[in-house]
Amino acid sequence: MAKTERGVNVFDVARAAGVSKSTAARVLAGAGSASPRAVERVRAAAASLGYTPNGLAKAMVSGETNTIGVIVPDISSAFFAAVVRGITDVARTEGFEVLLSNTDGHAEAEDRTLEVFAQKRVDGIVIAPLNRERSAALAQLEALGMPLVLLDRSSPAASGSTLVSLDHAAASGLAVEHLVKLGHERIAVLSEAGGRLDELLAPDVDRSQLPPSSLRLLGFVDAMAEHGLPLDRSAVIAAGYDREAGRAAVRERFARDDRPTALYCTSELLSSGAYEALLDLGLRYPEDVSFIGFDDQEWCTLVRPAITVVAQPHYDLGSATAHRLVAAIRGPRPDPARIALPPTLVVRHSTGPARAR
Amino acid sequence: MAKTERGVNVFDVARAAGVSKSTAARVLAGAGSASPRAVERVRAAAASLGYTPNGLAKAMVSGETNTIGVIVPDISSAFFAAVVRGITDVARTEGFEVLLSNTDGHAEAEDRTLEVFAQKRVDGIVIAPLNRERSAALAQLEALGMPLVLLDRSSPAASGSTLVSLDHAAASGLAVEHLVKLGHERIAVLSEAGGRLDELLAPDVDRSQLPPSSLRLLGFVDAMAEHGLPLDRSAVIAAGYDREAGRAAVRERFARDDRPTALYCTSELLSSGAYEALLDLGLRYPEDVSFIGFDDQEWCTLVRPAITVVAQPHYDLGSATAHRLVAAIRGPRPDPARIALPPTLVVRHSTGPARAR
DNA sequence: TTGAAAGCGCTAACAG
DNA sequence: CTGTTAGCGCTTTCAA
Repeated sequence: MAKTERGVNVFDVARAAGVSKSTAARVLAGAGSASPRAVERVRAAAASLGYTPNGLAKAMVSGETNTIGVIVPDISSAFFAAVVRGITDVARTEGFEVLLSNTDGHAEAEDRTLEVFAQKRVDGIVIAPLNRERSAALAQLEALGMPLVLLDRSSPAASGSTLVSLDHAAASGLAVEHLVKLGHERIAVLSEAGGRLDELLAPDVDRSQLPPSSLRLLGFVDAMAEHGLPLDRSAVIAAGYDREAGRAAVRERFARDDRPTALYCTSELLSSGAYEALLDLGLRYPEDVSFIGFDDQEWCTLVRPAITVVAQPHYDLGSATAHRLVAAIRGPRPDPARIALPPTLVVRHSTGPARAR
Repeated sequence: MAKTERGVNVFDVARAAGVSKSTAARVLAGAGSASPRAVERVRAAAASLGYTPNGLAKAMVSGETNTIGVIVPDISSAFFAAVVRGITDVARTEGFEVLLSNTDGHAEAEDRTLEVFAQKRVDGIVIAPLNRERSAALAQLEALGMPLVLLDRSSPAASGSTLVSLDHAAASGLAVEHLVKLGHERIAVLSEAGGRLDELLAPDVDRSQLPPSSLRLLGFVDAMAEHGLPLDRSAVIAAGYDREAGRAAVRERFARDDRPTALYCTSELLSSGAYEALLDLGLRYPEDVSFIGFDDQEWCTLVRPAITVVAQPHYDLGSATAHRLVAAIRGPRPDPARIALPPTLVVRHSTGPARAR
């Protein structure tokens, strides 16, 4: 409220009702006992005075703000917008409000937000953390006992907290399986992590600390192996993290003569870029190339033929995250867990049988 | 913070630094004077103890929470996701955090949120209000002096607050002008308000209280008149508020023989539905019908031919709203204003010259 | 420059 | 059942 007016408080209500402050407080809080008459008078006084309890004062004594903080890279991305919706919905039914913050991938913004949330005494935090080695702010918060749930990606700084994410590897498994069943053997992957394939394949990598893009790529590699298919390095296409980069990379690769018969894209942005490349090249799908996009975006249902995609359970990701956080806030500190939600394959018309070239 | 640990407070810091509570408070707040030596000791103590100021206590005495509340129908819609991004960005640079809430069109949820935000003592509220006659909660908040800014649509309950919205009428003007220049005369509109055209055309309607859908439709009607074109009632297509409704309505209308040569859609959802209808009907665009979508969505750039659209300045809508709110919070109560941001016409390839039939 | 003390609005004992 | 009394952690006079 603006600091203009003083606002009416319990004492004002008590006076108007002709009872003591504590009696008024008791009926207002609905706790403790009070005579029917007192209850009625206090209620009436509160109503006529337009009393609005001061949550700050309440929070100060109870130690609970009934607020959770949510930190994402960018709420305007379709993915996070949907996930946050899931979070806010369960937060509401569980009695929490949500404080939202975007980091845009800036460590500084993430740290600052963590600090502000701590000062605001949120009851818990959901964070889609930046991918970095050290995050003192995050580690400290966890050490202090702040309930935390990691969203979509892990963080070495919060290894004691639960991670809720998509089963990234399974997503790639679904795509590969589908293509293999259609008879494809020369399958290309478009991945942001494409350029780091060798590092990722090193024997000592700890997969639990890898970002989504890497996990999806490794999932692809594993799936190919499971199906007994050779990994053609020229079929793993590396691209930066945006639509234009995906477009350029695919255009370059698919313009060559030894073009693969199928393409699987490992992220939403890369999918649309790759699709544009197909258009640029005048390649027909599924005839010339079978195409699998990542994430069921609106455009996938509007282009013709419609696009086959690996869909993520956005909303569920959010609700599972929030449920987990609420449990952590209410109960004793839970053991860290890794909850990986299953992706779904939505078969439409951009994938078809492999044909002899 | 979890109510587990007591947390260190100013007093703890003061003791560790060997000064009084008020001296410590002064240096921590950076206000008032203190000897260099005291400053140093307090700072050191705070750092080593891991002191995190309690924002609740601070807010209680200052009366400012540095938090604003944002209430939208659905954060997972591309429109609001982008607008909220704009809001959070300026909120951050101005030193505010944002509390987010979805109403899903439920009055009950809106009222409840307003109440909770008031209890949490947010400094101001941005609300995309529900379209209803009375909203006691909103009216009361405004009367109490809560800084308020209406987003995208007006509310009779908050007539004293500023409204920041798209210039809905101008959006339709842009579309009509473009089509007229291409020689179209038989232009169809797809509108959620289509069924209420007569009411809207009544002489006594107060346009300032109309929802976006109605304003866009009236903007279309006015623009047609300005260009001296007759309003063909069979060319105003009414549809419910979702993609499927738009699809069905357009399919029905464009299957008839007297089909218009152009179609202008007045909302994002209706646009994709209408587009599907064109596909269903096997109509080619722009040859068979020129098509203008509302809101520059991703699919509009991925289908071929790409879609000409009336684009809304999502982000700017958000940032303008937030700036306005911050001004209202900081300064004296500003006069209510109506800020209508201009739409833009993005010409692509779904519109072409009208041809004789 | 520094300390003591009085609240901000509410909850939670603890006596009557 | 009801009133009195302490705080929660911080800012802010007001003296010293």
